Amino acid sequence: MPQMPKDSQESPSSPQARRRRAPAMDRGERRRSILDAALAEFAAHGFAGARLEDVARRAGVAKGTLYLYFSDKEALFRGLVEENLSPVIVDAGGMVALFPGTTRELLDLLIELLAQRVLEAPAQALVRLMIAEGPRFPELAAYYHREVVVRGLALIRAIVARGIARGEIDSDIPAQFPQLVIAPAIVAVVWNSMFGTFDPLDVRRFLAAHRDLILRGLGWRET
Amino acid sequence: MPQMPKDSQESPSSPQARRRRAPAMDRGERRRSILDAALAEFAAHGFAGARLEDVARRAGVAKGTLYLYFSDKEALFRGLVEENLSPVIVDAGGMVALFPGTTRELLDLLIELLAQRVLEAPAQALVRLMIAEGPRFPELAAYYHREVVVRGLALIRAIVARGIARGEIDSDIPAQFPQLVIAPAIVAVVWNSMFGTFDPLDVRRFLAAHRDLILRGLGWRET
Amino acid sequence: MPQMPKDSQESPSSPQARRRRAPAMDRGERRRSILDAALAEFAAHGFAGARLEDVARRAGVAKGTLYLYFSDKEALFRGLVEENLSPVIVDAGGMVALFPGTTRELLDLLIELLAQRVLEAPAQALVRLMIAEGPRFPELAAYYHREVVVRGLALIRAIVARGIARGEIDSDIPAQFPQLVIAPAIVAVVWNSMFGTFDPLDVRRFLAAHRDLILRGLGWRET
Amino acid sequence: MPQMPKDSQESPSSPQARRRRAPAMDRGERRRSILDAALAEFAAHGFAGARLEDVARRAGVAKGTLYLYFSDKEALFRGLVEENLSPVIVDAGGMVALFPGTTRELLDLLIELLAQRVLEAPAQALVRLMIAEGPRFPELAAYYHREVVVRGLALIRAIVARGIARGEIDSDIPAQFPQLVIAPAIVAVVWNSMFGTFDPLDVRRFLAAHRDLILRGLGWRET
DNA sequence: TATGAATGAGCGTTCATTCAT
DNA sequence: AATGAATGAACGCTCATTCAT
Repeated sequence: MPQMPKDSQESPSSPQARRRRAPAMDRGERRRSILDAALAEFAAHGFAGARLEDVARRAGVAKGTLYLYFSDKEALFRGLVEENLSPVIVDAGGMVALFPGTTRELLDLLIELLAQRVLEAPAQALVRLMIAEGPRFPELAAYYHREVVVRGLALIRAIVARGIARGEIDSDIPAQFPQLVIAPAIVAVVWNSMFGTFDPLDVRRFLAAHRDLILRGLGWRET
Repeated sequence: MPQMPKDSQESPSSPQARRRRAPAMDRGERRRSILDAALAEFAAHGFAGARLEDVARRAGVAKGTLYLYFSDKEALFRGLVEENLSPVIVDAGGMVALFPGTTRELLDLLIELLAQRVLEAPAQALVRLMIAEGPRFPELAAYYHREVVVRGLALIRAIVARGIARGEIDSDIPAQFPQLVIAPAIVAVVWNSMFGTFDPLDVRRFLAAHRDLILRGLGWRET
Repeated sequence: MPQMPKDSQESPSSPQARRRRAPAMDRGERRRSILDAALAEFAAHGFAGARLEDVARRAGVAKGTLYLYFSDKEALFRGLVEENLSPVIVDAGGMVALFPGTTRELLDLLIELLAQRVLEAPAQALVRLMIAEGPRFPELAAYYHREVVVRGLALIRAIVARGIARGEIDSDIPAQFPQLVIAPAIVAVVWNSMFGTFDPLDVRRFLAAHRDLILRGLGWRET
Repeated sequence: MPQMPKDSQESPSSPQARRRRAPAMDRGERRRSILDAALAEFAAHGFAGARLEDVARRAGVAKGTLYLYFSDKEALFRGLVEENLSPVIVDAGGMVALFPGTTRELLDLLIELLAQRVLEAPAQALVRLMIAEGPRFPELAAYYHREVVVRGLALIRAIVARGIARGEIDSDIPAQFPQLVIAPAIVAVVWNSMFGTFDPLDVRRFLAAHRDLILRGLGWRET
């Protein structure tokens, strides 16, 4: 129906079959509520285990409506990743660029950002979902790598370079392997998703210990 | 086929495998070949996505045969973890107990063990599978926690205590959070399973860098 | 199909059923057609032997559609009993309550009801199915006992009491064992289901003979 | 291996694979134990629901051994019916031919025979099995009709004729429909198999009431 | 003769996707 | 645009039957 030029609001109260759902949301709002529902269901049951009927019910729409917003289950999963992970990196980038204090203080700030925005639900679930399902969605993994991982690692390199420039640290190991800096955060997500119920890991204390360990490992000295 | 005159034992080992029995493996061998096939299929498609028919075909047995060795799909998954991951921890424990050299040399040895037996072997896929599917198999996660994780962390604590006793290191951070020591290995598995095809991580160099970083962070000095 | 110019409602009932939806029955109609198909298949192959695919095909729906109406195979069987047997008892009850004539005439009426609604109808197969499968469906057997058998026997007791009150009969044996009155009807069902093809039993004559036999046994006299 | 003329008992203690099962039963004994096991399993789970593996285990033989005695599951069921039901009729026939007392006493005797040999397990189960599965085994039903039912009904006719000849009864209804005489026994089997657990029917009292009812219905008078 | 591991056709059930309304 | 009943391919699991030993 590529053309629909005229009079689109003609007689809105015509006596035709009148059981359309609440048009009380605009397209963007509804898309968001579907994505939120999908995140909850995918997080709870994995990609394969999540049922689109449950996503629809949770979003308050009919099953068929999902297909008006996403072409299939995979597209829904893609939409999820694309809309939830990028913003954190952007914010962190801004933070690093403007921060005036020591590297230690900067790390504390980022730990807090990470803890609040990623290591707690629902984003935590998304990270775990990417780990779990990534290998079966190579294009999505590439997207994630490009948009989130590479940028995040660049940010770590920037922090290290900044610290070296300020004379606070002296090692360039994390410049080669910035993953070493973020690894405990990843592990914390994995740990709590698997063992959180019976052996929870205190993420903030865990990351603080990591900060202390690597700062010393990086040759930290107060300037 | 009422007539069957002569030569009934002509070439009994002719290769005319005509939809007949698998060629008489002993029970252990067949169990292994099923587990190997299952690992490959689970790794490729995840637990839910793997089809038992494909596992059977890959193992060279009929579908029903799987059920002579494993009571259901979940038991097959469980068998995988039990037979592939637990032994590594046991071996590593023996290694630590007997090792005579420095902590740095011990870590190198364990990195090599990890690299060979887990990070480069099919077992890598298994670690990722545990991460991916663990939350939906709480009992299996508990088993893995008990048999692999707790023991692995105890081993790390033993290494740290040994290093402190030898006067080689002085920090007790990893005694509180031994996960910090193993975290990069976990991340290496995740990384390579997701991005390995287009941005592979050199596991040995990565873990060596980690070793250097944390040894310094732990106050390393040659004795 | 990007173009769809005009005449979109030309002959909407054309017979070009092209692997498409079943033609819009209302819910009750479709439920009935599924039940009818299920009765036929269960009767022909027993509960375990009947294939839901055949039920679906016979009902003219897809296999999955069955599950929109019945939660599983057992529920389908239950639906069959509930909708086919219970109503007969209710109707018979109404008949007895209002009937003005002699006991003999009343029995003739009930024989006719039984013959028409149970012994000659598809419901006959259902009675045999209940006998055949009852022991393996204890809850269904209990339901059948409660809703059909107990009520049916109460009805027999009522008829006997009525006959005694009218001075037509004098025995209270069927008040103790009302099953004796209905037994030949059960046997007729069993007989015809097993031997009907080569040695059919004339149900009406059989039940009439039974009526004569027990009326005399009960001390029948015209008043 | 159609030919194997000579020396079949050469070296019975040869060191060949020696794990044959106990030859402690002759062929007939083993056949019986398989039939007994089959009756128990078929009675408990029906024809379709019974598992040959369970039959074999209960009979104390291997699964494959069943096929040395019965060509398939159906043949096993046939064997069951053929070997268990006929003897009762034969015995009852002898009893009627020789009995010197009144018809009432004869009926009492047959009730007792029926109660002991048919209305109690395991033969009861077999009657119910025939009812349940008969329609799916037309040939078996025909066999049963010919060997058991026709003979049983002939016996009833003989009893009635004997009673009339003795001047004890005067009705020929059961000569036309001898099923009326046996119907309550059939119903008792059905009743107890379905409702026996929560509403058992006292078979002997039930059949005695039937005896009284029909004797009067047949015009009984002491001679 | 007896065994029991192996087979694979078969079935109940699920759920992503479609489409008439 | 929205609905949700209908679809049917797909899959885990069972079990009667076979056959190498």
